[in-house]
Amino acid sequence: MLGTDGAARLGELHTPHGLVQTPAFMPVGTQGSVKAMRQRDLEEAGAQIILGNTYHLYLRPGDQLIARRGGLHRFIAWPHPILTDSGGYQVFSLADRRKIAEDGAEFRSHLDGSPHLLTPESATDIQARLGSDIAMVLDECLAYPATRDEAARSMERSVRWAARCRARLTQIREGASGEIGATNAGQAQFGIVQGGVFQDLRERSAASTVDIGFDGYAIGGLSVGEPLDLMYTVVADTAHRLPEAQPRYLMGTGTPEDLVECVARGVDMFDCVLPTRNARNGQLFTSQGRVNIRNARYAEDEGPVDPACTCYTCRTHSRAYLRHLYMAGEMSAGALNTLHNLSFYLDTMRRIRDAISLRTFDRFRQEFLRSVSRLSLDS
RNA sequence: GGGGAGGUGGCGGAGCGGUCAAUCGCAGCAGGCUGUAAACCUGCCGCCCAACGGGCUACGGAGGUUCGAACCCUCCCCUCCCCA
Repeated sequence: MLGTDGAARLGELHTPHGLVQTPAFMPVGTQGSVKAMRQRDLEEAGAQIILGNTYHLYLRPGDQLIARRGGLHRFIAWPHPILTDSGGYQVFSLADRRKIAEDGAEFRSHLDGSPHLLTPESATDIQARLGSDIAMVLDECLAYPATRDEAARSMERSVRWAARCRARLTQIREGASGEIGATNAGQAQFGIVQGGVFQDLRERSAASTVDIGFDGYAIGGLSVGEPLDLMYTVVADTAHRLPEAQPRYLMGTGTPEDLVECVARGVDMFDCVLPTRNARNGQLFTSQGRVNIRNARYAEDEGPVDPACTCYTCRTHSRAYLRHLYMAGEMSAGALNTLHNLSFYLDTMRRIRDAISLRTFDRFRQEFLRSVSRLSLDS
């Protein structure tokens, strides 16, 4: 922790592969690749840490193969920090192809239909072999809406799974590392708070998870369809129950507005597919709001995507050209758009950190939210 | 000159007596995407309207048969292919 401004926190995360300044946004690179981006572009855009996914990398190319290649960092040539998600999100997103039992989650592979069991222990082992700097516990990302009863049961199981993940990592740290083929001795592990949108469940989940004891804590199970204000409430309510000296990671969020709003509620780390996926689908985030580059109104627009942006895309190309590339189905559209969106996200995080450091975060927040809603007000 | 195939909405291409303003694909227009089964998905796509309904104009052109025609008949115009 380097400082605070209200509930917003400024910090540094030290990992075996370097430093991460927080609040941080982590681009999602599910399969060991931030789609459409080269590692060099990621560095230039200011990414300090990226995500990988346990489930996807286990299925293909396989965690054993990656361990033989020297671990995920070496395999994908990204020498900076990596966080791996546990596959807990796939429990949610692949709901119709999985079965949850106390032991773990059984999936039918989306690649070839073969059955695979992901347990707290195997998810921990796989991540140890991948060698990420931060491993996540296996949890159940609960769908919204869910009844109180479902949320309670799911949350309690996630807590039991978290304890098993922690126990497994302890074994690895205390000697099982070689046998398992772990590739990162300094790997940290984060617990995940669940509990749906129920305040008391979140409170119990936070207490139990903190009780187990992790290197950092995530808030999971949000941005799954619940109303925005409810999400903000849950975040605010959960974040302050987590240990002050440790990083807080809001999983799967969000829009640029979400990032600012949740930093304001005490969150330090974010990841989200929105900037990358939406870029490939033609939606660009700018300081003035969202631009759908497919729209006919940009066909002859000479201006840059975002006049306030200094990324390669904005420095070099017009909206007209970017629209043409998108409409023509050119691969470069995805690449240029992703570069811009990630640059905008990462630049926003930089500005957030500066504002917290100058203790002007609240003013920044007001101005940012007004600015970002400009385009939508116009139209 | 002889033989054959065909002309349908921006394009390609179904339909071959009523349930056709017309399947489908492309193009076009718009929307959605929040720990990635996503360079994906959805909607609209003849014109007009007091519009989950109604009106008008439509399937090369002109006639005709029929209660009813994009679909059947006649003539005309135009494409394409094969043989000379």
